[in-house]
Amino acid sequence: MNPTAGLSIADASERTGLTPDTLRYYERDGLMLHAVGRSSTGHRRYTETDLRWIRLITRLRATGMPIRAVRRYADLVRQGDGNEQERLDLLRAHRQQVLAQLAEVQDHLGAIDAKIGIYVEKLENTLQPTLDLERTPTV
Amino acid sequence: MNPTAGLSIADASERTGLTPDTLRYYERDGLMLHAVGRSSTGHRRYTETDLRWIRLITRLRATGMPIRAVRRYADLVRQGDGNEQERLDLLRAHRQQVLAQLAEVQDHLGAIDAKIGIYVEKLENTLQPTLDLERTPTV
DNA sequence: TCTTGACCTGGAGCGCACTCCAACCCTGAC
DNA sequence: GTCAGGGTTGGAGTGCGCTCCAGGTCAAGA
Repeated sequence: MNPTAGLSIADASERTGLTPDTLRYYERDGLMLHAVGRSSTGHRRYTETDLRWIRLITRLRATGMPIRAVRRYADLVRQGDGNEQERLDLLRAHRQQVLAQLAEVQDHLGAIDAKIGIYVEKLENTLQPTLDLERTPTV
Repeated sequence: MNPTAGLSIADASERTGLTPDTLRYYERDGLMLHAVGRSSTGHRRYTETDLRWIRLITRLRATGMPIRAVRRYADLVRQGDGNEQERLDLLRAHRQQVLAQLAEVQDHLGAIDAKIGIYVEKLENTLQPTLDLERTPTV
């Protein structure tokens, strides 16, 4: 319809950081709210609304939400008004998982830091002080 | 040798949180420092040293280190003294990746929280106040 | 007219990290 | 003696999330 009706998949790829293959895969797999619009020649045309949605689901993915949960969320949004509580529940459940995961990683990282400290000490006591100071700047 | 020379794979599984299959897989895949000791009947016998190592590599894995990097680290430790700097480099590189990953997840989580806030507001303005207060306790 | 390049589709393939399975071996209890 | 239980091995299978490919369409430029 509109001559300037959206971005090519290459442009969308550049603006979202997802590869064209991934963009097509998300669409095939039901992660988009609707099939992306097409040009007269059948090429995808992404709108700003599409890009905003892609950026949201990219955040969900980047925080570890599985594809099928993203699809469930997309399904809810697609159904339209009335299920906001369900969407909220889904997002909150995810939030709790992310927080738990963050805490766990931070705990493990603390232990790894301790290990790093042991190696630093070991090396400080072993190598010539000058050489060591050059090779192991503090963090 | 020692009659009480270690734990069965089932015990090791319980104490590390890894399944027996995973414990065997790690050994096969070169993640252990040595092949785990065997009883006279060929059953694995895990020592406390084995368990400590497993707990360390579990922390590495839980912070996202790929199996092949864990194997590289195990290779270094197996080689013995002299490559502490390399081990330190490997752990520090991993540490930086974990920190970057944590920052990224926290950023995404902030955006998701904002989305959650929008739904909370929407629901507060839509549902009957009493019902709403019951259904959406703060966080 | 021919070529190039961007895109399309359906479907196969891949890397990762397990997870499962069949076939077998011991030991000890009944 | 036989059977259950707990292990062994090598190798196949699985789920996830992409990633790649073949064969095709279309439009614009030389």
